[in-house]
Amino acid sequence: MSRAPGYDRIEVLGRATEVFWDRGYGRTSMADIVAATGLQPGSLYAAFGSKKGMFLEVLDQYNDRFLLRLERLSKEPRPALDAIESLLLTTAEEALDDTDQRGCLAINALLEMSGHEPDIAEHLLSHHAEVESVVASLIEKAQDEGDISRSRESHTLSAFLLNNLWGMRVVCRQRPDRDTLHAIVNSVVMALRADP
Amino acid sequence: MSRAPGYDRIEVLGRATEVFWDRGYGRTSMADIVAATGLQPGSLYAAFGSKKGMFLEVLDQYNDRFLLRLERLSKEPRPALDAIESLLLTTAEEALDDTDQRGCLAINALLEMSGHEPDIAEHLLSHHAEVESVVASLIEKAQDEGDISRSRESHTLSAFLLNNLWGMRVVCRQRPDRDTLHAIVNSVVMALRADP
DNA sequence: CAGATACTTGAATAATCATTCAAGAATAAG
DNA sequence: CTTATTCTTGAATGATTATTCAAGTATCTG
Repeated sequence: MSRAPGYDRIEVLGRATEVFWDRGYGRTSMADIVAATGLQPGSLYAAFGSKKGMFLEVLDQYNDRFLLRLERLSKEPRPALDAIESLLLTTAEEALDDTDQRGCLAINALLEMSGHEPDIAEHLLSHHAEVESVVASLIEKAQDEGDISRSRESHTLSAFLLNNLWGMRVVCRQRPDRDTLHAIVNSVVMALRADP
Repeated sequence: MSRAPGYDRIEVLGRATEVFWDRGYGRTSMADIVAATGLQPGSLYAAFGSKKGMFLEVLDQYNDRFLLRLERLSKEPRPALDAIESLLLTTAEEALDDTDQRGCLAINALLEMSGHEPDIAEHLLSHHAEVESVVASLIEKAQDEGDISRSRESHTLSAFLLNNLWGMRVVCRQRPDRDTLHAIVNSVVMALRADP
């Protein structure tokens, strides 16, 4: 009774992600997206409604993937503090591999748009809350395992940990060297381990 | 032999700063700047060459002021670790006062533009190096005063401290509460003080 | 094959943008 | 006052933008 779309929605979003990530939301024109996805404006508007609607979906996909990574990490059998250190080290390595200086799509969007696009701000805020919650439970696990003191609340330490994660995703725009990033990771892990 | 400009350059830059800070570089139109400064396009172009030239000057003024604040802080007679804590607390308070969610002009510019505007990236990079150097010497002072252990290099700790400063300037876009921010400040100061 | 439905195309639209420039106005020097 | 110089004005320019839509095309059902 009808004709099926000739593209895969996930893949189209993936290609759009690359352009938005490279250029930011504002600098990305619909013509860029047409070029990157191979779809014409009409198809894009039929599928996503608007440029912002498309970006919102791109952002959600990006955030879901990060959250999934976090959840997998927290289910690994190894000590939770090791998982935390690995999360920080991976972030450091990503910063070093990021030769195009694209940073983090979500944080780029937060700074570029959240003050002017309430729905974007809302999506980012709720994503942040989910991330905070997973990290807090990871810290509680490390507390159970005796690697982190119980003298500080898990949400306190989670805020501190995430503050450093976001910090690294800013610093990565300045071409930091490996030693600097590892020194940061080291300081954070030591601070978590410290027992005052 | 000629006619003097009818405006004060510093004040014009100040008004332009507000618009760029509110709206970001990309969303700010020359019409916005005309409205904010009261100058016509011709005068603006005669004075600053281009929108980007104007922004570069705005950014330098903003960065110079932050650096000046840092230098004053490091010359105060009180213990250097107190000064560091006060820097962090002030940043936390600024984040709480930032009801318009404007964040930090320099970091906004870093994420919005540095990948696409080499001269902006250059200005930000050299500013960052200056800041890093002042903070490192502040940490050395605290080490001299016995408040921070010498077992870690001042540049290591400076990178860690600044990572948290930039982190707070990201987090402030998410309407954090006072407790969270103070918990972060606390963790950072404790981590600096810790003597492993 | 017929008909209905939905997808695809790409040129057209209307708005917005940074920048230019010619004409007019003010000021300093002589 | 005259003249040279610079500042100011604001409409015009040409480029770029997100979005629309009418026409054409493919696919599924029966």
